[in-house]
Order: sequence, then C-alpha cells, then structure tokens
Amino acid sequence: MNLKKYTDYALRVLIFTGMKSDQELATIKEISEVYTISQEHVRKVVHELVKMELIESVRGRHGGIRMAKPPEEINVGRLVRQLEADFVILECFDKGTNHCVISPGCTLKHVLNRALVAFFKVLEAYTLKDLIKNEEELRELMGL
Amino acid sequence: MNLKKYTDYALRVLIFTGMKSDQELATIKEISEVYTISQEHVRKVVHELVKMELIESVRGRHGGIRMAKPPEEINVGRLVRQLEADFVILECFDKGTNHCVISPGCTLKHVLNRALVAFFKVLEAYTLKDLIKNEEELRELMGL
DNA sequence: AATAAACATGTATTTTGTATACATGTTTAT
DNA sequence: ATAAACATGTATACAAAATACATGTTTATT
Ligand code: SF4
Ligand code: SF4
Repeated sequence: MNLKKYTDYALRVLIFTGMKSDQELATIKEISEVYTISQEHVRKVVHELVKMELIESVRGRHGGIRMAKPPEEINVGRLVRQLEADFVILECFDKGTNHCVISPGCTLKHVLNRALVAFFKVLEAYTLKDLIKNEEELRELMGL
Repeated sequence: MNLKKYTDYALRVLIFTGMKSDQELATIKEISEVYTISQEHVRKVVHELVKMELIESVRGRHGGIRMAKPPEEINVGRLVRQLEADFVILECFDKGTNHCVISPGCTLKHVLNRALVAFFKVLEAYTLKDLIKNEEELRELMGL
C-alpha cells in the first residue's frame, strides 16, 4: 500500500507553482531542478495537471505555468483521489472482476471501506494553501 | 493505492478457519476450493500465518490448520499493518532513500501521515470475531 | 512396510504497473 | 530565423506482485 510517485510529483509541482506570486510563471525546467526530478517526469505531470484544469500553461518563449485557481480552492483529498484513480483496493471493490463468494455477506469489505473514507476525510480537510503556509521556509529549502 | 491480494487471502483464510468449531481442523484444500484460489496461493498464505503464530498447523494425514488464538484476539488493523509491511507511501517516509529537498518543512507529509493513522484507527476497532459474526450467512455463501 | 493425505519450502515464471527515457512537434518572443 | 518553452506519443527498463512448479517431510491408515 503506497501512493504513486506521480501523485507526489503532482503535489510538488503545485506547491512550487502555488508559491509564485500572482501572474509570475513557473517553468518545468525550474521545477525539475529544484526537486532534482528529470524534466520528462515533470513535463508529464504538468501535462496532467493542465488537463485537470488546476494549472494553465503558456507556450512559447518566456512561457511557463501558473495556477488556474487560487491554492485555497485546491482540495488535497479530491486531488489525491483523482491522481490515484484506481481505488480497487480488493477484488470485490470492482463488481466486474469480483469472484469472491462471500462478498455479499462480507463484513471485511465494509470495514475497509470505512477506513478508506476516514483516510480521505483527513486529506479533504486541507487545501493547497495549507501546504504552502510556511512559504519562507520552503523557499529557503528550495534555495530560492 | 491498493492492498495486496495476499492480504485479502490471509483474511479469507482466517475467516474460514475462525468459523471452524474449537478443535476442528481446516485444510488448505478445502479453503482453496471454497474461494476458488489455487492451493499454491493458499499454501503460501497459510505458511505466513503460521509464522505469525495466528494459526497452528498439524502435519500428516488428517492434518490441517486451526486458530492459534481466539478470533476476538486477532486485531484486523494490526494484521493488515503486518501484511502490508512496507508503508513507505512516499519517498520521504524512508529516511534512507529520501532526496526530497523540502522534506524538513513539508506539511504534506504530515497530512498524509495523519490520514494513514485515521485509516488504521478504523481497522484497529475490529477483530476477526467481528468479521464472522454472521456465521450462518457466510457458511451458506460458502456452500457448507 | 507401503501408501496416501496433508503441510513445508524453495525456486522459477509470468504478468502488471510504474518509473524512466527518447523523439518529435508546436508555439511564440526575440 | 532562432531559441526557449510547452505538447504529445511511444518505447524501454525495472520492480513488485501474482502465479506456477517441483520436491520434501510428516503421520494416519491399511
Ligand atoms: S473476503 Fe471480503 S473483502 Fe475480501 S474479496 Fe471477499 S468480499 Fe472482498
Ligand atoms: S513533497 Fe513532502 S510529501 Fe512529497 S516527498 Fe517531499 S517531503 Fe515527502
């Protein structure tokens, strides 16, 4: 049980971009350098985030990316849920492929579901804004 | 983000074995047939559970497995935690391999940790006993 | 003593998903 | 025209999980 690096990278991109002042653009190059992630990966993640309409991209020279909405409107829980799309967790969570005979009477599956709800309930209590409250500290760690 | 089939299989084995009356033995064959899981897989899981001292095995003809402790003493949360051992979740959760520069000031990692705690808190409220409360229903579903 | 039914254990293969890399295209300021 | 940026599709590598195979040991039964 663990999250995809991808999910983390997406959050990192948002943390970086969210810290930029209003119309200032962040670039993939910058981001890849700060976190020492290859540009390829950042590119992919950025692409995804643009499609999700969380960030906007400006092409061409002096282009870059910026937030498509204010950080306080980006919910961490919802974001993680989308990025980790396939919450099958167990066979029976997907009716299509489920073959478990006891499924109709299984308490375990309800228990796991409740646990999952609790997991996201915590995440949903935070927005991107909460993750960049200590801007100066982060900026320093990033060497900016 | 999803659990290993292995983890589920282990729970299934325990659900089945926990339903047997006191000194009655369950066999790998039986279990593999009820759930339509290959004997190989069940064998492996059983082996693991014996090592974890949750079930005992009796070798030789007329052998089988039985609970090593009463169902109400087997905590679902602790069990899942053990079975899913590697809770790295993200790079920074493992100090050894962590390279994320913002780690010392990152709020996200705390948020995720809190979410994980909430997840297990729910699971820890249940024991194997809770999973087999509806014995008759389960027995029927299993075709016993 | 032989046999069969059960668990024990190590190893090998297949499959899947993730992570990573490569190549090429498009846009736009200079 | 060029260079700096994003866009996008594809391919490769790697690791973990799922699955399968093979062989060994124990013990009740006959
Ligand atoms: S045992 Fe319960 S949780 Fe597991 S697959 Fe079957 S129905 Fe789902
Ligand atoms: S961004 Fe935060 S959560 Fe992600 S790896 Fe870095 S420290 Fe951990």
